[in-house]
Amino acid sequence: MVTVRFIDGSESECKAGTPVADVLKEHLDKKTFKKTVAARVDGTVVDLSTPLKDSGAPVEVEPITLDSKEGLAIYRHSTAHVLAQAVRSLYKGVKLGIGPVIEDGFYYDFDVSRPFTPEDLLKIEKKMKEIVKGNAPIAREELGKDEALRLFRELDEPYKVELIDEIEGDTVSVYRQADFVDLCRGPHLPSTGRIRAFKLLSIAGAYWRGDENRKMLQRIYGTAFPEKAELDDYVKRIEEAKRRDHRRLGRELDLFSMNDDVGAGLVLWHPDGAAVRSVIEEFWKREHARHDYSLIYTPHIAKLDMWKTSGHWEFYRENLYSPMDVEGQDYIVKPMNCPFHIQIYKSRIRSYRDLPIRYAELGTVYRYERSGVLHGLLRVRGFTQDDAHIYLTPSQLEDEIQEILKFTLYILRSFGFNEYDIYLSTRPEKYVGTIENWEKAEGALKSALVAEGLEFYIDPGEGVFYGPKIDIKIKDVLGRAWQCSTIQVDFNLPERFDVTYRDERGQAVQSIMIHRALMGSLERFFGCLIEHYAGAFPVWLAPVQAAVLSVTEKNEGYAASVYRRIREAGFRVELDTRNETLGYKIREARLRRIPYMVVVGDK
RNA sequence: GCCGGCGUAGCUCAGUGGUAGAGCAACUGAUUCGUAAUCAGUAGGUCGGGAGUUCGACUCUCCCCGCCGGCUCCA
Repeated sequence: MVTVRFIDGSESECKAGTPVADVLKEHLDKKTFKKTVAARVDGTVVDLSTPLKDSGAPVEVEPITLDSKEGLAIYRHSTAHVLAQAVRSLYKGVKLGIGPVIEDGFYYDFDVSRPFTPEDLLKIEKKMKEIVKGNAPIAREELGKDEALRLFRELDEPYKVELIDEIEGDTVSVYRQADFVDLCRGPHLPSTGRIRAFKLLSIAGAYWRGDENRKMLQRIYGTAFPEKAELDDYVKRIEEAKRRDHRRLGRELDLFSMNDDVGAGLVLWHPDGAAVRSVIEEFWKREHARHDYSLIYTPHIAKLDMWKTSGHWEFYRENLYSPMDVEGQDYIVKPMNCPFHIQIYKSRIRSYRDLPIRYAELGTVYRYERSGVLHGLLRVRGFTQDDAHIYLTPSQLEDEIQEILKFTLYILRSFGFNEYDIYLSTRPEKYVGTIENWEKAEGALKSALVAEGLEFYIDPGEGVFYGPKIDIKIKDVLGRAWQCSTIQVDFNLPERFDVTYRDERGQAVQSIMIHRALMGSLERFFGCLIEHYAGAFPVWLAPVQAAVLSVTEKNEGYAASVYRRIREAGFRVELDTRNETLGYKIREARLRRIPYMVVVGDK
């Protein structure tokens, strides 16, 4: 007999070899058991069919239900298997890649002779429904690696064979449902019939194992929910998100555009978009002055030699535009502002008494991005960074980083962004500078985050070669995260450009430099703002803050005087005396998301 | 860059080898009106660009540009 202990502390007994499902069925109420998709037995997540073993000690059993993230993931993973089964039965010679669960759904990669079409998706969905209806049990099997290799070689599944080869240990697990078998760690639903609501969403190419040198497979994205209503909600949410898309709102609200004749990834700021930008810039400048930054301006092009000194030509070439010839000298358009700021710093000898020196610039830079990655305002080829470089002594590092972080959060919160993902990236394998400096800088970044009470993820080894960094990402309407703020310590450029200060003894000492951008780029930040507010900017940012609407022609004169008074008071206001009905003017002002309407009429 | 989809009026979209369409927007006129679309009329297109097939191409083929969804990339 096995003693089973449940999470509520109660215990029961069963025969050794009893499936965990039977034990849970007895213990749980009907509703909960119906939602149970797997179990945690002594801390390990297992299938419901797993027999309980007698180990002498009580066995801890906990149900995993669809209400948990884990349970939903299992549910979706099984749906991915059904997808693979359907594809394999419909298309001859298809080879399976991988089919993991992702946020909001799952995907499965296939190697097929012909790419899938939207019609294929319908066909596959239909087949999946049949499979679900067939309600085949999903059974786990443990195989020796040799046996598994033989099985998948026989099935002509080279990708699976490759995966098995890389799995450590002597055995692997496979899951069977009807005539379909897949390599999988599991766990899975007890049977395909448990799947209720699912939908295939899109098709995309994806490199095998994410390596662009390897074969491109066809990926099918889908999602699944325990109830049809939840799936419908999800689809509705996606539709709603599309309505908030900054690209759509940018056109509808006449904020910005891109143009074939100008070129991809280059932004034209229309008057209303430019008005918002101008408010942002004024706010930014005022706040930087208040935080002891000096504002500077630098050129858009510079000699190629300078970019060789900085290392950009060597390490960042694929993002640089080709050199242009200026009287026999090569120049390039700038991808960054840092070298210019360094030149200003170096224009005279600096004393430790001068530090920290903080230079800030709204600097427009140009970077070559591969055409496929361009995305509205969020990924462009020309953009303006709210850049700053701070030069300081090692002893000033910690305080300064804390100040920067405070400043960053203050700015983000001013614009209404209160939720973000924060990443701390630490020393990569290839790095410059000393280990002591790295550790010091990483420690300073970390303690600043802790001091601000912020949650953050550590990206070990993901720092740039020149120094550790903090990145703050804001999510767009479709849940895609976009990096805006970044705070980076740099041990490299001060070395390359010999950036120094004189210490107390008059000795030249290498300065530490910090790069930081609070909004990242004005383009990206604006895109995030549009989506964040769905185009309805708060009054201080709104391109038009108020519209004065006249009811009839008779009121035109008075409406104009009201308009003038509001304008003189310093607001962005518009006068609408067109020959239209009041209802029409109101509708239009609403659609334009103008926060205030001033209706002027006889009453 | 790679895979797939797409590109018709300012916008949203019909149009499957035989003279290019609708709604909204624009313009003109009428209407002078109180909280989400007043009515009528007019104009607007090298059908993304180029080459080819064809008696004839928005429609078929190829190349290029751009957009969309992914992949890769983002020091």
